[in-house]
Amino acid sequence: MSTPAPGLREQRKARTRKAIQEHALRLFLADGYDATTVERIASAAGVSHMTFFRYFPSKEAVVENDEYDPLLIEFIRTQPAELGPLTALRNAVVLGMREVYDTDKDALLARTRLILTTPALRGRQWRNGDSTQRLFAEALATRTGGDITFELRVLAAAVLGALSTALTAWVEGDGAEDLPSLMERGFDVLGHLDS
Amino acid sequence: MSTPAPGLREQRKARTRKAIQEHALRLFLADGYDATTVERIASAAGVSHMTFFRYFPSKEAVVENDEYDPLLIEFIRTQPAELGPLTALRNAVVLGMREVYDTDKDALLARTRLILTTPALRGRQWRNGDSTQRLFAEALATRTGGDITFELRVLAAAVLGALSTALTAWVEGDGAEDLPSLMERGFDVLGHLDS
DNA sequence: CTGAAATTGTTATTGACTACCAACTGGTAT
DNA sequence: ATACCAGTTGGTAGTCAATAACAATTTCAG
Repeated sequence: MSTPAPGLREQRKARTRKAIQEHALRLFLADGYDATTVERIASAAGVSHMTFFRYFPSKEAVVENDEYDPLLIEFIRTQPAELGPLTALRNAVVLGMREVYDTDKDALLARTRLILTTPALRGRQWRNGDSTQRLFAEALATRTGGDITFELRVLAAAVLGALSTALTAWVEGDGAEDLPSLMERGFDVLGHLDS
Repeated sequence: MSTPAPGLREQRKARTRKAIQEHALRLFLADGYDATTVERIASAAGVSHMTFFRYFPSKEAVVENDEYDPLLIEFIRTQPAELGPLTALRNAVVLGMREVYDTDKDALLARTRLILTTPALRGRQWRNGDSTQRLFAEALATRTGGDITFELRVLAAAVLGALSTALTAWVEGDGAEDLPSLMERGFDVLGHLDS
């Protein structure tokens, strides 16, 4: 179902999609986000601007990466039920991030820097954070068979705040520090917010 | 300096600015954000669309409200130094919010609902949250004469997450619950994130 | 091989936003 | 009062993101 028979059609579509995304990233990093027009990206990828918008709903969307969320959700669900929600979330995040980080570090740094330094993309990212918060709260709730409570939503939002702070600090330090460690530090802070 | 001699010119400018903002809000609430063009707002306010952009950098910006931040910063700074940062922030936020809430509740609800239900505005709001986080961290740091640390930044981000969750829940309940109380509940959750 | 469906390109349109220039208005010096 | 100057405004034209309509092309199924 996730792979609906890889006919010639699907292969071409996948190739086109990847081409658009790669050329877009390359041009954004080279010339800047605002200075790169959709028309330019499309022609670099060998398609028309109409086709661009058939593959991505907006210019901003081409930078997004939805791969992480499903992986994280799975990690959250499989955490032992006796763990508290913060610990479960911490384990899942560190687990997932370590994997991405070790294989994709440079690309992740470039992409994150691009997002954080481009106002339009920063807004978009946070807008996604909103749905990520919902996903986190939901995963935490189903893990213990409970409902999504106000408390879980606040926890998910706080964790996202900590994670985005870690990402920001990581980029500010030009990727010199270990990102998963920064995130663990963020979780540590959340665990001692009693003063 | 904040009032550069109220000559006729300044008065006119202030009046024009307010007229644009009020007509914009009215039209947004009546017809929806996307269905309202800048041209329409401008003509309703009796100016050209060029003048609109001379007063506001974008269509989104006309919905913003920068009044709260300086007030909050002041409240944070004047909290007793012996309080922990979370408590200081809590007191300041509840103090400031109570004041706004008791005088502007209906307008606040309408405006917040508009922002939360309009994707473009939601993104914008979070983009501001980024600078608000910096302001919070800075205010907390100067309060005790210290530097802006990673810990303070995480704390500020977590608080903003809790506050936005409270706002969201408040709008979801159509303003039936007491917003400051919801925010206090959010702070309570943050104070017990040890599990 | 032929027809149905999906994919794409061309063209045109809307709307946010900017640049440029000409007209006007409030404040100021004479 | 007059004339001058700076700040404010509007009109026009332009760019760019995003959408719609239609025609041409290509893939797949029978």
